[in-house]
Amino acid sequence: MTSSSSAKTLVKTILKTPQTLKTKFQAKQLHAQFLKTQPHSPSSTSILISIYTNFNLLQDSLFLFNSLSPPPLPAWKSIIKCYANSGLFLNCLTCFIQMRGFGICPDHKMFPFVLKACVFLKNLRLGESIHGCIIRLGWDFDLFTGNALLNMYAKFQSLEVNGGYKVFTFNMLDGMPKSDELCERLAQEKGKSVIQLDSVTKVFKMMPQRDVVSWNTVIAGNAQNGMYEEALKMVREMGNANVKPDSFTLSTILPIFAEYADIMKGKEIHGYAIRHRFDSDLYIGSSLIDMYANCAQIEDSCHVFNLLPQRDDISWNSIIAGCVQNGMFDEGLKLFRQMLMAKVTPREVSFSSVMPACAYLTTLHLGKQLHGYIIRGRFDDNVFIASSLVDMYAKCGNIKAARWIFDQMEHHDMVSWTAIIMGHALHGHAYDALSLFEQMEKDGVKPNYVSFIAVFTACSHAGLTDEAWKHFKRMSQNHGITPGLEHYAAMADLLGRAGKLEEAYEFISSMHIAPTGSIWSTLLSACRVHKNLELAEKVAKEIFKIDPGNVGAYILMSNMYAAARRWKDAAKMRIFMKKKGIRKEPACSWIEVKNRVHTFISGDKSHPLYDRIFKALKDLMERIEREGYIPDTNEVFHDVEEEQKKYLLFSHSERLALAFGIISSPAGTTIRITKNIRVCVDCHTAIKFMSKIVQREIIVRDNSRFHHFKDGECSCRDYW
DNA sequence: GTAGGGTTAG
Repeated sequence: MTSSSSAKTLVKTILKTPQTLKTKFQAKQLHAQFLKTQPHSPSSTSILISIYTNFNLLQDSLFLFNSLSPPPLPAWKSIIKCYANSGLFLNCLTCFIQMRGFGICPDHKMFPFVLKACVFLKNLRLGESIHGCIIRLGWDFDLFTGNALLNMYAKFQSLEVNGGYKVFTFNMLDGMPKSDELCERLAQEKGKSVIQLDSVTKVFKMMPQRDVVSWNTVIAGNAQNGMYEEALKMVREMGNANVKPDSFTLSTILPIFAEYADIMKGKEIHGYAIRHRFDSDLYIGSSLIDMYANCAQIEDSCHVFNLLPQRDDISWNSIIAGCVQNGMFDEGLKLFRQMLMAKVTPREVSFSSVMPACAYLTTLHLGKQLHGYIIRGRFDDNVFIASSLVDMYAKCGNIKAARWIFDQMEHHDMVSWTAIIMGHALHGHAYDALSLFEQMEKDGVKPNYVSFIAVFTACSHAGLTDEAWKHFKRMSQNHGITPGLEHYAAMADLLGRAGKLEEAYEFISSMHIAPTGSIWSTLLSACRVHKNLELAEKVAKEIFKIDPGNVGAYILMSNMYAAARRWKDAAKMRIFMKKKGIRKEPACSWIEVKNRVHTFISGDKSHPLYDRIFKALKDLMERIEREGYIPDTNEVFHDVEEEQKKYLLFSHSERLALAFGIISSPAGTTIRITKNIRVCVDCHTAIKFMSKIVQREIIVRDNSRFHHFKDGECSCRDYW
């Protein structure tokens, strides 16, 4: 035999057993040999196409496919599969329709790919037409086709439940017939019968045989539609039908227990996963991380994460989101950095999960860095990300940037509206917040529980009691939202700040749920501001009944007694605290300079630049005293000499942070300070003077709102 | 042919 004839035989043998080819390179070698030795028959070309499509080599497959005129069924099959596997669903469908145009009868193995394409392109109409075609050809009894139909209807049901779907308009592909027309033709062929949306059940019931995939598909369909009980019922029925749950089943039902925060059931599933060796499965891993995090068992989430043999972007994101949602902000940011170092590319979800950490910690430089990433990744039109950016900029003191991002957004959902309303509320822009709320309702976006908290916060910072009452009534009457603890707290706070102390007392006493210590505490601090010691004593009694270890209440009472010069009562409170081992949280302020956060505690001398800070502060104090500042020593609640009181005020944490900010940043730049408790009255006055003297905008975020100091004035107009 | 993670408050 000559060498060319032996090559010919070899090629023939390989074409009969294409599965023997293990690499793309071998496939290309075969192609080269084929060109030299074989006649170009459509069937042998089709085999080569199928070899290329098995390696997902779309370009090579297409090259051969286009050489066939007309291509036989096997070639269509391969190319449709290859398009679907490459995620080119529009091409996949157009190809299918074009094949039908040639009068070629489809093969049942094509349907799963084509139906998947209909799901991806959200084209129910075409999917139904194809279902008609499947019935006419008698392939509806095929297990794989049935499963694909189940999946398609389940996904369309989800789209229907979760906010509707759009029918995708086809574009013309080069050289392909106009798909709209073909689509129409198929629909006409099918006749007028319309398959209803509850088709999942119909298809499922009519299937002559069902495997674990059929059950999983229906269970997932229910779970994704929020029909959790139905999904769990199906799992039990699946057991009765002697079909064992697999890793797909588990990762589908774990999110249900996460949603229910049912740790017992979640742990049961975890145990089952371990027994069946599913616990190293990536999908189950991320579901477990999320389930534990939702049940506030973040240590267990970390444990699962650490034991995962490999991690993908979703498992990273589950742990990051879990940490952030459980208040472990530093840990969340650390994990985000670790994810980048592990060369895992962050996705949209990663940014919206980690951003609240920057918002909470007021780390503007990190937030800006993430924003840079987001812009480079072109993720800025994602509504989740945009909302988290609005919130981050607002919380970091830059309400202008927050508003700019909000205004740039193409579509606003309830969360983005709420974020910007809350942003303005925290900055004391009550009227902006209320007009945005009005605009939101005009746009037909329904406010939720949180939106009303934002509205009351806005009213609270401007003393708009009538407006607040109006919205409080509308909330339940027009929106069917039952007031919760947060709403009561915001209203109580609002009435208290406005000096309507008795009204607030009545309001809290008549709540339809039992008031908590913290709700009474808002009134207690109002009593301090409005110097009503008599009511304060009454309120404190209520607090100690519910929450005997309430630190804030002891301190407030002690301070109020001290202000009234009732030193013995003040001391009593402090002794009581000592006996009970209750400790006051130290006042703390922090400031970001050159991408580093510097923390100051009241009276703190530990900063390496303390001497310079002290000198600068002393100099500033002398200058503002010349401008007319008089220290308000009423704010110092110790029985000490006036000079000593002045010194105590002098070393308040926000002043140390401010002096540091002034000496370590260029003249004219805005200074942003965050404080863990409320700014005291005297510091508030001092900072107003300082903003004028140093000609800088000073933004202070305390635990309740923002104060923008400029030219001797504060945005809160001294109402806070 | 089937599965997992996100934004507003607290």
